[in-house]
Amino acid sequence: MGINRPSLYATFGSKHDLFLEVIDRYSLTLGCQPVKALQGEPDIKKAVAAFFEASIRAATLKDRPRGCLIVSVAVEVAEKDEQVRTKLAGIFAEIDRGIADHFLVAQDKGQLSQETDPQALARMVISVTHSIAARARVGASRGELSRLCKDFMAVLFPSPVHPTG
Amino acid sequence: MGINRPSLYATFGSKHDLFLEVIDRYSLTLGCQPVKALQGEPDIKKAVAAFFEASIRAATLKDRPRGCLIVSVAVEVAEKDEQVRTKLAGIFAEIDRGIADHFLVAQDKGQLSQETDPQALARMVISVTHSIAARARVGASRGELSRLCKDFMAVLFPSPVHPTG
DNA sequence: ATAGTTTTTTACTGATCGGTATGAAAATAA
DNA sequence: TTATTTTCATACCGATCAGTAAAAAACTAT
Repeated sequence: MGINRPSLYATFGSKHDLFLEVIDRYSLTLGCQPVKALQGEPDIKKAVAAFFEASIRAATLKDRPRGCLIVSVAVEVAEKDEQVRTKLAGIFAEIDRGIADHFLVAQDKGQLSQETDPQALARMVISVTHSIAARARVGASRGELSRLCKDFMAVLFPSPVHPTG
Repeated sequence: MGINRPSLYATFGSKHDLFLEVIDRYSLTLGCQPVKALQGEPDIKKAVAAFFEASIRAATLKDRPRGCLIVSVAVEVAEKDEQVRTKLAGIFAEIDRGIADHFLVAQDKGQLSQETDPQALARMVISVTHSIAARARVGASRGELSRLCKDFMAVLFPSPVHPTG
């Protein structure tokens, strides 16, 4: 990177602290794009679709590692590193809450049935992104990932039975 | 482990080769328990529930690392290790196929609507396990993971609308 | 210009890594 | 028993790791 070690250690203290900052940085930039995409779209169904699309895009960028820094790498480290684990638990909770809140206001606006649990729906759409990260990492194409998302869209937002004429 | 280095290297050749064998071993033992649980249950809905339960159990065993060796650690390595990546791609494909096949015969037995795509359903239930692995790794409790699974069960196997009297 | 301060470069340290050579012990064969 | 082969334990090897000391260079202030 054109940076020499002493500068790096003077700035970040240790490799471990640097890693913690990298996680923060990631979750404020690339990592939050799916949530931003969701929040930027008023219609819920479209919002979830945008969330999925942004997830796929972020997980399959050219010239970047595939998958997700949080889900595909930091999670591995979390097992034996309590600081990382705690930070990730916070990030997971924040994402859960952010998406659930969005669904809650959508519900208030009448876009979502009162029977659906916003928290549950949030956790479910997030599950899809966890799978996207894993599958992208081992080589799945954008097309394959899109198929997965489309299938979920059909199940999470079932169309009313459709009159065949 | 009470094994000294020369024995280990004589047996496995290199640490890398050992890791490849560990992946194989895992996917024949702990790793395949969810699929086995699914295949051991004739009723599909119960089969999927058993699949989820086995996933949660495997991901939260006492005295073992949380999560899943494949999803929570090998996937990280996959990025820069083509052998691992290729092996994982194979394992993913095998799991997809195994579960989809199970759903296909369930469909033939009339347990599953003809409209549902067995492949799609397989990928969806697998997504849940990817999320279980990630969340278990950062500290989610069995209860939290069970809730996620229950929510998915409700969406994947919707009960017919229930007469309120 | 020049004194003082910050930045950067080079080179180093001790620790650990993956892997192996070597000699001791043990099991086997005759 | 003794000769041979196999297994195991200790100690080592070069390479790389995270992190730093120290000097050279560049920038600021006066």
